[in-house]
Amino acid sequence: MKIKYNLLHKDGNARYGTLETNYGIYETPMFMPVGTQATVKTLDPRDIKEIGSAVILSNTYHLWLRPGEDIVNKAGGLHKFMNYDGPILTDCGGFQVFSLIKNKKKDITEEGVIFKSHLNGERLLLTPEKSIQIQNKLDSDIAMSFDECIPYPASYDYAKESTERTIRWAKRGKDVFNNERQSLFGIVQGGEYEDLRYWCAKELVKMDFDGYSIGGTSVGEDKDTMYKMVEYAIKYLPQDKPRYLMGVGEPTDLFEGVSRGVDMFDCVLPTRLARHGHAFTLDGKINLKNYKYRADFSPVDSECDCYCCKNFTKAYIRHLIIANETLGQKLLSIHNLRFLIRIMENIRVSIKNDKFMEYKDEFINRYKSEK
RNA sequence: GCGGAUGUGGUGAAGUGGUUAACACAUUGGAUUGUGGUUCCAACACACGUGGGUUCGAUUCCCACCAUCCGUC
Repeated sequence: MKIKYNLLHKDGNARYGTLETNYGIYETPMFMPVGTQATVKTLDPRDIKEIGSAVILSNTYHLWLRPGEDIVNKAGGLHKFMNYDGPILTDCGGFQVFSLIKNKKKDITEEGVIFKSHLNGERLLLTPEKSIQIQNKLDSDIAMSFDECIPYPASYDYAKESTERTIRWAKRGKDVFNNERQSLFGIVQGGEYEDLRYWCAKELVKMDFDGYSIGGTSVGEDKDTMYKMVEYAIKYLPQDKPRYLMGVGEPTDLFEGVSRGVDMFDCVLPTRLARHGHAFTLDGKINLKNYKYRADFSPVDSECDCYCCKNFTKAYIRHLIIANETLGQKLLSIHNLRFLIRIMENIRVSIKNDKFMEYKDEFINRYKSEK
């Protein structure tokens, strides 16, 4: 089935709703953990369920190169391959490919993008059609259109040229799309320019996607610019479809996104920070590697209900991280993901009670206070 | 006992007769936003075995001693 979004309540621009998927109905706004290579690094499906996660991400580019979409298809699709029975969204691979190109003018063509594999240096071409066909085979629940993530800063002329191409690519991808059980999202680009965001959103909406995402953010721009990009794009998106802000996941950004009408977020930050020894807490981010935690036998976050915080101490986690033991990475990944997912749970309750802005202010004031 | 080799920060390891003695690891702090899990940046360090000698000047050259390692009786 195609996913179905139900808008159930609004508090300002913040939206509370549900997302009906092949694998159950989930509430939004939601945070989606990233599992690029068909695994949320260090976690298994039981861990993912336990932290209250719904949708997880995987990546077209990585699975295309290894093990190859045909292998995954033969396994019975991504869910069976990785033994995950929740919804999966696949990113189109554009973001990864664009980080590998050498010469923007030469390697980005109307047909697609030429780049070198990070695995063996092989020259490859990824096109909008190819990206969609791979995703069709992976059989994720939500596929993403192939887009160009415009770097920041970008000139108006370049942003315009690139956005026009992204729109053409979206159409081409949609034309070859062929999987009844899968949904397809369009990606709004346009850089920091309001008219381009508007125009891109309008063109994509005409094509009638199952959902819309806002791309080209968190690429080095300052926060105010990022929030503006979101505002510019979201204004023109339909109320009855989900909005997904790609790559955004700092706790405060989740609040800023929700307050502007975003329903879905994903980010590598919680798991990457975890692997490097950092943890989210209500008082800000902490670095467990710091000397001062060597004999601190309190939990990472005493107000957290996750497996890590209920059973282990800072001193122990610090030891594991410094000793490069994978259990440390795993426990902090569990905590950081649970932290964001719990924020989203609280946000949903606050929206339903028309108290979102109060919760937002309370959270942000405290989070920043000890940073 | 005899012969040989080596002694440079917590560890490993460059190097020089002359202003602030590399570098790496470790340690400490920071970074990280549609993931290249082992990444990047920065800081720190009572370091030239001990005692003499040569020299304007010695970590560097010479002697003795000490320590460690190897070989040998």
